[in-house]
Amino acid sequence: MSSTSVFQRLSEEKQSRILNAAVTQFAQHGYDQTSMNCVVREAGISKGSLFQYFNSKFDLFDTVVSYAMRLVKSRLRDQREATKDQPFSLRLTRVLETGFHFIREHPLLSRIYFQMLHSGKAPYSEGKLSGMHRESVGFLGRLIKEGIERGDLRNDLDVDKTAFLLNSVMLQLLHAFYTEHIDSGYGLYSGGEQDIQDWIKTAVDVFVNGLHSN
Amino acid sequence: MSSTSVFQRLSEEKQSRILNAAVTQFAQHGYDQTSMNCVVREAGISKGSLFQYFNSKFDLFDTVVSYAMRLVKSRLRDQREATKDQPFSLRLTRVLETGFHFIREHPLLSRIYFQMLHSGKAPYSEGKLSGMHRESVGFLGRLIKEGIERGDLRNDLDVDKTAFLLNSVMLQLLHAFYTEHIDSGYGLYSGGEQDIQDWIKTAVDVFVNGLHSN
DNA sequence: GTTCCTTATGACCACCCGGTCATAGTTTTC
DNA sequence: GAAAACTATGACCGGGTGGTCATAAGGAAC
Repeated sequence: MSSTSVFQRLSEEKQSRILNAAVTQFAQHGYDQTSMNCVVREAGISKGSLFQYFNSKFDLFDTVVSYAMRLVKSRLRDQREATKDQPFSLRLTRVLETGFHFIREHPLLSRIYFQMLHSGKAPYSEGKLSGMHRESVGFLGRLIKEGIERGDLRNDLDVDKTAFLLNSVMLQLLHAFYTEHIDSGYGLYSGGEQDIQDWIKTAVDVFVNGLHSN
Repeated sequence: MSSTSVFQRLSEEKQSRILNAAVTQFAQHGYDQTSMNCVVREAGISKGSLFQYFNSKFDLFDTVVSYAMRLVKSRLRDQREATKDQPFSLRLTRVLETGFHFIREHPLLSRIYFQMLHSGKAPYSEGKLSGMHRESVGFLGRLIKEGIERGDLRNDLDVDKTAFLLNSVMLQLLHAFYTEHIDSGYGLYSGGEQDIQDWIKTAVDVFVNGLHSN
């Protein structure tokens, strides 16, 4: 039997109790500092059981992350489809909105995602992290490419580099939205709907129109 | 006698041997995963001695970080002075260059700095991390403000928000320069002088001129 | 040479970790 | 209801942690 089949045979309620405990701990303490003992305590099961469901700490973490990734990807895909024929600036606005809303709905999963991207390589390999980052940049790259083809955007843009820059800003805005010290008082952290809209408007405006006068 | 005075009375050579060992370990493994036992082994001293020089693991880390911060701050201050009367786009170019060069000269210190900014709050408090971030954004904010006053930049810009956006991109570019998985194959990681110049040119162009056509 | 002060040392402490396994309990099968 | 298969449990393991402390070594003063 595979490593998770015992787990999958559990009742829905017990599965989500365990997963929620893991998500909470990983989000709160990070991978390294999360203790399997704490997960076990919070989930209300015994240590032996947890290691029957998951081969290792990493296995548990990977399960959680895979779930989160599936969620966010499907959300963005829907997003892109829904705005297929809109101008670039609107599509970018919608992408940012989608990001903020996802974080508001799934703050713990988001926290885990950012921890992974940023905190060294643990526990994932460089290769896997690169892949995730490339997916993210690639998504924006396609938006830009389509914007150029439609004539919305300058045709002398380096698509890849520009997508990378856009992605940087997006990541940092989203990060600041739920991390107090990244926001540092600039009004994003736990901001209301209006704060978010203001930030999106500014970001899109700066990117589309640039900083130069006239 | 204060906690570090014993350390300061050591020979220059021994001091830097210990500091270098600490920097190497913290940069390589992060704060949590760095073991005082390893620092001691690498520095070639006994454990008891290390705890006579520094009260705790955090004390050692803080000493290292303070040193790094002093270095980077003075570098940027010099930078700003030297380009006081130049147009915004040139100043921004120079700031980015300074960043890249600092990282190339002090890769380990840079790694520690980014680890701190990104990886949760450990070991610093939110307050201290916020302060560091605000300093960084504030620096760019002053550049933007002077650019507006000089007529280089649009006068309808929200200085704080724009500085935040600029800082996001700068951080991510610098981060990608020495972190393979952030670069993900976009040509910055361990890039040569020409790659760096290309990226700076693109980033400054996108920010100053925007993405829109015409 | 003895006293005194500063520095160096590594065995040692309590604690916590991820992971195991013999045992006990529960459910299914016939 | 007995046998077999599956699931739950927590004491236990080896190992590593940050930090301590009794002891030893070195050097200056007289």
